[in-house]
Amino acid sequence: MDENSELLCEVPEAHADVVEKVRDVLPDDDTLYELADLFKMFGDSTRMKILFVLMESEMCVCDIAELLGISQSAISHQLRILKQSKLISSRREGKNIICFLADDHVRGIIDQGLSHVLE
Amino acid sequence: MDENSELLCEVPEAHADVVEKVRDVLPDDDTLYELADLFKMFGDSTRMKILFVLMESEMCVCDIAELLGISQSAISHQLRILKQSKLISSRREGKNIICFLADDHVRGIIDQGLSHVLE
DNA sequence: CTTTCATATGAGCAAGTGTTCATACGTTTG
DNA sequence: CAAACGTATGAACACTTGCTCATATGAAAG
Repeated sequence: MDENSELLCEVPEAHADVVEKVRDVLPDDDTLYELADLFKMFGDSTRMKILFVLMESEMCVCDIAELLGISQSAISHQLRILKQSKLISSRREGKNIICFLADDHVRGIIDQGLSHVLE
Repeated sequence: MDENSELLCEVPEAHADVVEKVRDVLPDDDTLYELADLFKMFGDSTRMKILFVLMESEMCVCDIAELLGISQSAISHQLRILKQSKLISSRREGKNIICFLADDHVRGIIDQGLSHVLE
């Protein structure tokens, strides 16, 4: 009868209503992908560490590497990804490249995550 | 001279001080990994969609699948992962398994992310 | 008990990810 | 200029991830 519920489980009326309402409220696909891509940045421990460091202080690339005990190359690769996501930015200062957070939401996002992890 | 800065870039005093201070403030490795693992859950568009749906209403598995246009199997696999992360929970109701958000932080985390994505 | 419906699960595969290694680039210093 | 330092980058590789397909499980209805 109701073509919309062709694929729904066989519970007759109630479910279809709710499904329709929720469908209307969902963000568009572009927004959802952007959002997932943003959270991907926080989903790797190396990037997470870098962000934590930069929450405390701006810092040059090799200091980040040394502080975290991760190779300069690995750090540099991750910094590039973080820059592409507009989460961090950098400036040159003599021979060094100084990196710093470029987005105020980083703290907010991490804080929300910490609330979960620390129960 | 200073053995700590053996691997640091050659800027003499200033950097080592900052590095030491930041090192003291960093969360321990366990916390960092947990945090990254948490954000991984939000880093896939399928899981993101599921979480958005459940933010609006609890819902049975096959309705989620139909609403999102994703196979039942794929949804089920992702639900399992989300349950392992304690982000969602479920109960049986007749033939259906009803899924619902198990953590209040989900909304907070997603909202923070949205603030970034929507400029 | 048998069938049916809703869900779960395992194997297999294609695509994505993060690291290392070697090397290139660009700035500064002598 | 050449050498040295800090950083970036590309290729290669191991590993992970998310999907599909087939099938199993388990509650409910006949």
